[in-house]
Amino acid sequence: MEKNYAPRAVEEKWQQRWLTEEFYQVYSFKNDGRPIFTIDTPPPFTSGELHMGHAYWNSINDTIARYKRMRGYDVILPQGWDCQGLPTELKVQFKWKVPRNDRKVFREKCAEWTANMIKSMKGTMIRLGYRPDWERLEYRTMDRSYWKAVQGTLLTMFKNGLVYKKEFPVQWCPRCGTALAQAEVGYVQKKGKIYHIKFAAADSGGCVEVATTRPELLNACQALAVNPQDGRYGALVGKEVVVPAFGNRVRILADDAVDREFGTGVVMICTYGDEQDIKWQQTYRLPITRAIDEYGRMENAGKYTGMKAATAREEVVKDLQAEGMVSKVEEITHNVLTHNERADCMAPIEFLVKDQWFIKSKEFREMMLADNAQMKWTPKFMSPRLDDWVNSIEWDWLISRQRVFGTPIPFWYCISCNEIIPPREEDLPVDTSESRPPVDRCPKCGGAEIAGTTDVCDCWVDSSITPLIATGYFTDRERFKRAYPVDLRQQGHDIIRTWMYYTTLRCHLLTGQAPFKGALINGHILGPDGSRMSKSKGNVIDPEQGINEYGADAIRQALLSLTLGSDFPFKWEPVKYGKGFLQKVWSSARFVEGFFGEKSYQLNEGELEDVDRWILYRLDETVSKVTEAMDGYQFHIAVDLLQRFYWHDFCDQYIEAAKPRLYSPRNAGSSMAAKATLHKAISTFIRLLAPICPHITEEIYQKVFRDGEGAISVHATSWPKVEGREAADGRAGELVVNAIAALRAKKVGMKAALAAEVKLGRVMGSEEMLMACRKNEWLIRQTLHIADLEFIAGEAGAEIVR
RNA sequence: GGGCCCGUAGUCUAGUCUGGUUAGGACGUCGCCCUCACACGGCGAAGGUCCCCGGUUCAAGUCCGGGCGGGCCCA
Repeated sequence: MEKNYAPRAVEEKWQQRWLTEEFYQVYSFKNDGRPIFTIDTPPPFTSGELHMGHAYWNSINDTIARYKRMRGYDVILPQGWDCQGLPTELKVQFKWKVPRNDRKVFREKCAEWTANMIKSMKGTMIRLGYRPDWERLEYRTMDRSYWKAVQGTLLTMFKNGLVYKKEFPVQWCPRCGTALAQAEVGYVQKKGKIYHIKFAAADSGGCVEVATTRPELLNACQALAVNPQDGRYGALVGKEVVVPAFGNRVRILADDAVDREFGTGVVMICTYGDEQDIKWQQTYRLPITRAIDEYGRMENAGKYTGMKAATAREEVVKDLQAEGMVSKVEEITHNVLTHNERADCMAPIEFLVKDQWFIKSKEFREMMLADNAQMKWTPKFMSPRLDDWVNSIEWDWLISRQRVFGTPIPFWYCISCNEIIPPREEDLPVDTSESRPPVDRCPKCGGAEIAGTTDVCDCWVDSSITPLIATGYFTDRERFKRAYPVDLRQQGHDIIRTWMYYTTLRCHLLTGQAPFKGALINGHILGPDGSRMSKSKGNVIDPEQGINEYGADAIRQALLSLTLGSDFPFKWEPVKYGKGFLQKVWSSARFVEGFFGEKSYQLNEGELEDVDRWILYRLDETVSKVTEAMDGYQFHIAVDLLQRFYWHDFCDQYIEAAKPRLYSPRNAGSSMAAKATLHKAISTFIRLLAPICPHITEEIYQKVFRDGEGAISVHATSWPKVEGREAADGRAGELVVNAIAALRAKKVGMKAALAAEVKLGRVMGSEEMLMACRKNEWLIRQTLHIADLEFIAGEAGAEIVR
């Protein structure tokens, strides 16, 4: 063994060997009848870069998988890729200059782009030591087989009345040119202006002032509203006013939802200015005027038609000011609904009426709450986030996207009667934008004009079936029966409202049963400055950089020492410490290995000395506590326990105290007992550390233990069992070790080299302690190179006399 | 504005559910030591109003109430 541990060479060696056929048996899902443990994670979007956040959750689920394998489970650890997204289309369109109009070519180019991105991300995953069952359980949402699965489930859901097409006001991103789901939009604080605009009363000389941030929507103004409790406006309810600039007359309504404190207390109700407008339109059956088109330009707006909304706003205000209809303009900070999930777009969204596809979701509120109640969350406090989201759902799930690179929505429809025409099961996958429908005429009205949907599915339609993919729902129903629901869903807290929600909904509707037994929720790794990592801020930490410098095991150790669920600014210090620990493990194994003459050692309880019984008790205690921590996914506790045990008890105390028995043994039995104890401790310890630091433990296993133990890999060995050693067994050894530590501190304090001979040592302590020390006097003297020892009853302490 | 969660030394964290000796550990910092596995090491030291204020109790980091600060989600 080399003096210095070289993580890079060792890690790369094992990463490559783990990918060979010989080692595949360790990582394959065998379906051999043992209990199955399934881990499902949201497939990462194929951006091409594996960031520290990915590295974090890869470390978590790889560690769980390795642990569960050692516990005897037949582990299903798939790795998927969420291929289809707007960012890819934009890259191919603008970086590769491929036009979208030839859908076939455009798709091929997107697929090519995506394959490159996957290659890069997969490379980093492998360099982290991440080892899912690539061979059989890797999936890509852009593959035809995946399309078939997605479309098959949509067909089933359609037959069950859960999929429908409808004209509906949808949240539309004018910049990206597509509809968005509720989960893809959010409120962002922006600075803007609020305009106080006068509406003249229709039949008297008075006027009413309305405060609005969107005067360009005046053409779609269908009514004004005041709060019925608002004394200022009671007399106006039911009266008509004239819409400035456009001249049409609208009524004044009274509605509780009007905020009396906002603006003037009078609001204008436009066709789909915001979510409240949609509710009011439906409640009061107001007329609909399309005000904005797909590109964010004005429609039905007289001379403003064709202008961008922002331009129209300025023009309208200018014209109104000329007429003296604007009484006040104020700067305000308000919340604007923007496209902010999975995209850096951040454009304000508009509500447009479009033909769109939906999956029924809001009626399953009770089902979702019940499913959540059964799920075991780690940490527990994350659970209410799903409830909160379920309780706030107001629209059904909008699944259609007006894009090209995605799973086609597999339905045709009749142009004359709008009847939906599904594909035949055996024809899947289908691309409805180019292939023929299964019928020539509409089965309902006999119409001959049948159109295929050109929309594709949103990304969650693809990725909300991953528990079904993992458990073999589409390919192996026997496996599915045993593996579903999956044991663990591991994901970040930011996507509870999206992935967790959609996946639970979809899988339950398809299988009749919630998909997850447990959920493990991790926080975010932030930039060192405490804010979200982003290229524009320049605070991105590249996992490859850390792997090169400190090794994957060091990074894994550092990431796993964080508490689950909280966000953390990334710091290098714990990674450096992790590397230091690996060196410690390495040096100690190297040192001890030099004394091993046998392939294996049998512990002979009768020959054990006090210090042996102490370290074996501590080892057993560590096994017990680490097992408990791993079972509860408390990795930070496990890491802490392992580091403390190994570094401070095993290396600092036990190995030091074992040296005399190795260098200058009094008898063969004592030496043998020490070697057997060292052998057992290291062998057990590297197995405990193996799930967290898979590379160094493998290297040590192969070099020191494989010949004696026989398993192909440390990752193929079984998890250490608790032996039930009693604290009392280790008591005497602990007292001896404490005495040695106290004497050593004194010696170091005198600036004496540890190997320097000193005349006299004094140990003060309880009768129990002195008894233990007298019994182990030889060991204490030899360890510290002390000629004589005195034992004095009294308060614990130590002295050295040169 | 509403809901949920978090708040222990510069940093990470144990302990909080099941109240009880001077709040445990680690990183980092500082000092001493190149001691025969390891200077990616050893020994030692400093560093805490357990966010604040009340209450319950013989006793509160731990339970209760109110506040403050931060995060996430929703409006």
